[in-house]
Formats: sequence, structure tokens, C-alpha cells
Amino acid sequence: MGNKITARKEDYSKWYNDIVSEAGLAESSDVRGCMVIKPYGFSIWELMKSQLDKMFKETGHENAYFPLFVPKSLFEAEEKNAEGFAKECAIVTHYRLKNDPDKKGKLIIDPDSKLEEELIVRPTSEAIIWKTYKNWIQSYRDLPILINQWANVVRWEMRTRLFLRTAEFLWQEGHTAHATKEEALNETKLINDIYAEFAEKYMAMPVVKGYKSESERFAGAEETLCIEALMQDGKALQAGTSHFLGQNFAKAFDVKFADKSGKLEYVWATSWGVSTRLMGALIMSHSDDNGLVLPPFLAPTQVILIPVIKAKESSDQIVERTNEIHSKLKDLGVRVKIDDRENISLGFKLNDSEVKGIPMRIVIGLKEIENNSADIFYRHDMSKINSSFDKIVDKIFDSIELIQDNMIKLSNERLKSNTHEVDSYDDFKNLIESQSGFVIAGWDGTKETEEAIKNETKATIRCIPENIDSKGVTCIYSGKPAAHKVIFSKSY
RNA sequence: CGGGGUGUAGCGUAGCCCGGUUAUCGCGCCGCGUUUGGGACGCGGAGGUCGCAGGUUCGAAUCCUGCCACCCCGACCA
Repeated sequence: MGNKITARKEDYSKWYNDIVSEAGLAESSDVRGCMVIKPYGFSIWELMKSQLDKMFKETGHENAYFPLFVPKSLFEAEEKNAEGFAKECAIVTHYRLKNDPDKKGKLIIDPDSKLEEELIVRPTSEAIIWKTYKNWIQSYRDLPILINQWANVVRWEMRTRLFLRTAEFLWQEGHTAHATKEEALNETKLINDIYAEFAEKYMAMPVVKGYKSESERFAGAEETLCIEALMQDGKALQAGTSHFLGQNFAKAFDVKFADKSGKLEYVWATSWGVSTRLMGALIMSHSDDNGLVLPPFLAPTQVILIPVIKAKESSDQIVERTNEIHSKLKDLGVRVKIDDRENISLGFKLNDSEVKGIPMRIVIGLKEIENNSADIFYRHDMSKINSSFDKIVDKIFDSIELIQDNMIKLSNERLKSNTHEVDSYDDFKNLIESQSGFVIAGWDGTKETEEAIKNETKATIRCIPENIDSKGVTCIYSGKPAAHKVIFSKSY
């Protein structure tokens, strides 16, 4: 306890760290680049998980679990994938320790325990899964395979940040196998749409859906779809990706199936994932100088009731009223809590609820009992409405959707006002330099242009948006006809 | 792996240049008492191999050497 948000939003990364720690979401661990997700943070993640899981299951997917370790020979089977992740792998080389003969109480690696083949701690599971799928697939009747796994993966990143980039992170990774290219492409699209729907509806975070340029594509994918969100500091965050893997993995792992005519064909694949990075996205999307702001759909506690008991005489009435509201809300399925901690001042509790981003707060004391009404405080815009006690339960219940809608509306406006279209490179540079945000511009489709713009401005192509007309547009850099209109931004 | 910086209590720090009693302060923690309407107060208390190893010295948090760890800026990334 003792949470205080001291950093202001102008000092963005300090502000972010302050919120993560003071709201009790996570802390960095002594283990290099890893984080400890604290109970409050984890319960938000669990709400995200359960909603995503529901959406996957509604579209025919099932959960399964595959090993943490990938033998090196499997890992290197799909060349591009292996190459892409090679520089950031944790590798198991031994399986035993022994007492250090020179230093008492210390352990050293037992050289006799060296593994014949190194094991890679999965940075992603395509390899191990496709090795397994090979045994599961013989006929078109075995297809499609629509599997998701909730797991942890390790990527030995140079620079880490809580939730946004940690050496170990939690995620879900879907791995599907299909008989036709079209079906796999549809799956890729379906999942990206699910991600977008989840981000917008549940996280109240609007996203742009689109395709990655070749250089930003997942290693081993033929096409990468993504959702890109815009944070409050004007930087983009890749919030989820869905890959069409073509037949790359099927060929690497020799996964063939007999079609209806008995002919052997390679299987078509997809993979897709979102991670605990979504937590970072959620924090950066809505929070303010008072702390975290959570959309009610993802708030572990949607309503906090704070009884204020000053004198013994009124105590019973206050407790009774508080309990009544609490149980009625519970019956309606609202996530509600009473903050009846003793020896903690009201001021502390009020600020505590704000730092933690609890969407609604009701203080109930003698004043409220006498007026037969109380204020409902809304965290997202710090406003209050008064309601009589006989209507307050309904008002709170209705407010859940109202706040959610309101937050979606506010985020949409922010995205809109920070998205600009330019047709000159000077305007482009000015925008990226001054405020970043999403900048829509023509791109000639070449790697050289993409690279040059990145080097000169630090902005990258976030995505090639779906359904955007680029007829008659020229490339802002080369002046040649544009292959696409794309979104540029500085990014995390 | 290049360039810069920092290691002192759970956290944030002063002291270091210029060596000298018992290592500073704030937050947090523990005990007692008083306090719930916007981050309570008083009194008392616990907590440290000053990153590690070695050296110089009568004496090292402070000076020297080596090592380790972490942070920031680049290349990489869900």
C-alpha cells in the first residue's frame, strides 16, 4: 500500500511504470527481463483470457497443450522461422548440477550432463506442433485442425518493459491446419477479426486491421494480418497478429494428407496470437494522471462500495444499506466489493480505488443515509451522478454498458484525431516528429523506400489497411505510383 | 555486441571529489494510543556483508585494480 502516482503523462515511460506498479499489476523480477504479474494484474489478464477463449470456442477452436522445449533439430526445420528467432533463444544444454569442489555450498553445471541435442525453450510453438500434426494428419477427414494453446514463451529480448516486452510472456497461440489455401486464408482473417472485435468491444481500444509489409512479417509466414492500436503518446502498438503460413511448415515437417481422390497434398497452415502485451495496451490506452482506468468489461472489480462510519449510532444503518446494495448487485452478476478496511482513512480509499481504475465507486455514510441517496463516481471521466437508494442498483447496472460505450467513443475520437493523411514527405516528417500518431501515406511497395523512411524518421509501416483505395496516389518518398496507402507510425 | 551511466535497508536517496566516532533522510514495516467525508497524527521500535573479490592505509561506503549486475542510447521484437 501507499500507492501514489507521481509521474505525469508527459514523462510517458515513467508514468507507465508508475501505473503498473502503483495499481498493483506487475513488477520486474530479479530474473533478467522477466516480470511478476501480481494478483490484481493477473485477474485482469484472466478476464481477457476467458473472453478470448470464449470467442475461439464459438468459432470451433479447441485448447490443447504442447511441450515447452523444442529440440534444436526440430526448431531449425523451417528455415525462415528458425532464422527469425535464432538471435533471441534460451537454450537448455545440460540437465544436472553438482557441488562445486572448490567453493563450499555452491553448485556448478555437471559437465557429464551435457545433452546430446540442445533444447530450445520455445519462442513460439510452430515447430513442435507441426511435428506433432504430422502424426495426426493422414486424410482430408482429419482436417481442419483448429487448436489453440495458452502458454508461456521465452524470447531473449535485449531491452524489456513490463507487459510490453518481457523475456518470458504469457499468450495464446493458435495453430490450424487446413485442406485448402482458401480455408486457411479465411481462418487467418477470421481470427484477426476476432482480435479486432475483442480489442474494440472489450478493451475499448479501437484498432486498425491490415496486412504487414514483407519486412515486418512473421518469420515463416506468407502473409501476416495484424491489429494496430494507437497509444496516448502517439506511438503504435502491435496488439495481435494472425499469420497465413502457406505450406511452409507442412513442407518443412512433411505433413501431407490424402484428398477425396486419394492424391497426396501438403496441408495449409495458420498461426495466430495475442499476449500479455494486451495488458500494456489496455494500461496505455485509458489511464490518466490519477492512475489506471479500466473498461468495466475487463475490471476485476466493477464497483467499490465504501462505508464511512463515524459514529456508533449510525453504524448499523450504513452497514445494512451497504450490504443490501452489495448483495443486489452480486445477484445481477456485477463484480462488486466493499472496502471496509479498518484504520484506513477515507481519503486513502478514494485514491486507492482511482489508482486501481475501478470503474464505479459509491461512498455510503451518514450523509447518504439521511438524504436517502448517494453519488455514483465514474472513474473514466471522474464525474458523479446522484441517485436515490431505491434506483441506485439499476443505475449502477446500466452504467456498466454506458461507461464501456463512453470509453469506446472517447478512444475512437482519440484515434481519429491522431490519424492524418499526408501527400508530401515534409508534412510526413513534421507529423512523425511532432506528435507521431498514425500517418496515412502512399508507399511504392519497395523495401528500399520502407527502409529509407525508417532510417530517416524512425517510423515504420504499421500495416497496409484493409479496404483502402490507393488509386492515383503517389509514394511520399519516391514519388512513384503508390502500390498501397499504408499507415506509418513510430511504434513500441 | 558498440557508446554512456549507476550499484548504500523492501523502495527512493545523502555521504564519495577532499578516507577519520555509532552510515543520512523520506516512504514503507512493527508496537501503543488517538483518528474514517480526499492520500491521518503522536510517541516508541526493528531493519545494512555500503554489488563481489583483492589491494593501499593506523583506519575504506569514500582511493586503486579486477569481476559481476542493472539502467539509458543504438541493432532485434508479441
